[in-house]
Amino acid sequence: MSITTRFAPSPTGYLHIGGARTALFSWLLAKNKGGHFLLRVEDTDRERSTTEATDAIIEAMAWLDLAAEGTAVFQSQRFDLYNSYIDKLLASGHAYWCGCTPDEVEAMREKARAEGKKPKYDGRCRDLGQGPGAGRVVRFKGPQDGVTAFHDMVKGPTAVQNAEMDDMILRRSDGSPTYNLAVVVDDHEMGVTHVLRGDDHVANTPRQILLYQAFGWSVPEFGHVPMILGPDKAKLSKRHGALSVMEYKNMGYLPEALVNYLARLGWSHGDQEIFSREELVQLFGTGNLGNSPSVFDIKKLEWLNAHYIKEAAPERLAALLPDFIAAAGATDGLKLDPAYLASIVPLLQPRAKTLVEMADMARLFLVDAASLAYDEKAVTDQLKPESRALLTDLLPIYEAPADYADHKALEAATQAFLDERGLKFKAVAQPLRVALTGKTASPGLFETMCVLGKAESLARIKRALAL
RNA sequence: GUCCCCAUCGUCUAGCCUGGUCCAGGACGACGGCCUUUCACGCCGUUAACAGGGGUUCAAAUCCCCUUGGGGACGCCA
Repeated sequence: MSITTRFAPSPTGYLHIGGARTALFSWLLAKNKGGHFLLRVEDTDRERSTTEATDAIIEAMAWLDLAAEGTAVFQSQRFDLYNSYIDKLLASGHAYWCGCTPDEVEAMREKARAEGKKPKYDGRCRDLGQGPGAGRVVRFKGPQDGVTAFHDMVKGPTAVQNAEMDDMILRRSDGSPTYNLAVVVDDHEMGVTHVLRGDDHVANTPRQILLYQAFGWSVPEFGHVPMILGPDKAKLSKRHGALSVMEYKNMGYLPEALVNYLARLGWSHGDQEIFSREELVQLFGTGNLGNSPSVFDIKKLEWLNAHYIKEAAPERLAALLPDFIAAAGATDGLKLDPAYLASIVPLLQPRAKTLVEMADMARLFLVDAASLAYDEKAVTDQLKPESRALLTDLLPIYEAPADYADHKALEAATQAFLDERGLKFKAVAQPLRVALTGKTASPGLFETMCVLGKAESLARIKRALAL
């Protein structure tokens, strides 16, 4: 039997790390079973929901390659549907009209709290048999004793005393449906068989099960994933840094790195750390989900990102790079030809942890000799008279080849020159590096020369000698 | 306050269900070394945990109880 899962964010902000992980797990669960993954936008709160947020969430899911099937369901467009189901509950005696004002209900809660009890609505309108009216809401007539139990896919057997739950509101006084009602109606209508969601929804699950039972519908499987914490072990929030998935994109993380990281945060498969998308789909199961909260560790994400940067095709990275180069500064006069960028990338892949870093390192390749920035200290330390003399003598060696296609040949020629003079490689390495790159740290000398090309390399050495 | 959940290295986790193979394994980080033309990469090594206390048992990280600590939920938000 095929399964159906869904991701149901409320569009009140961007897709954050926690939501992305929930979406990923739901997507993975569906794909692992060859099932369906749907998207539902929970925008019943018209005050806080925005279309910008909806678009941003869909964009982020697309970036992570977690696209849902078909078109998204918007709860704001289904109020008639929800109301028709509320009417059914009213008709079957599972719901009733309540005229208590918010203030009155708050007073009941205060009273319960004062008595050391759980704050809840006291059910005084339950059996009044009231009809609709201004300011009235519809409440669920839940069982007042007994237990509602279910088997959580991640937490195992779970049970809640029905007395713990008060009669939740199904329909607000303005006629709009509330979360629990809408979720149950939609999950049923959409054919959702497996609900994987954040831990903060555990308390809603028994309420929703009660609704399924009142409707006479079959209850889906539920699973609650523990939350993601910040380094201080408090719920991950903005003060811990970036929360939005797209901020990670802007910080130069690759989507597969974020996906791999998120997958391993709360889920495991033995000792394996690196997972391709295919492996994730094949191996994922709720049985391997942990049941304690996990701390978000940017260092490990960085490590995974460095790994995926090393593995990525240079052309792909080269295509991504211009945006990061532009974000770092003016691009006037920079050499941004795709093929040229793709030739630089392999030198940077083992060195960059993010695309932001890569863009920064790439900069010295993008300018011409005349506008290359030379680090002052590097010049005074490395371009001393004897080094300059050496570089001057080396010039003819580098003039010789028709073009720079083979970095090994350049290296061999350099080595031969040094052997002849009885010098060590170290004698030229740093001076040459500073002459070519303006810095004391760079990719390999001869690889760099090959990427820069003969004319540019020579121009740089000459300019350095004239400094 | 009431109810619920959680608890292995600094962090992510394996092991726990089906006690012995665990003086607890892997990974990130940190530290040290090797490699080396710099910086990285890579490789090698070191560091570091069963929250505490009681049981049960020949034997407990694994089962039970209590304590402590952490988290969550209690809305005409989702």
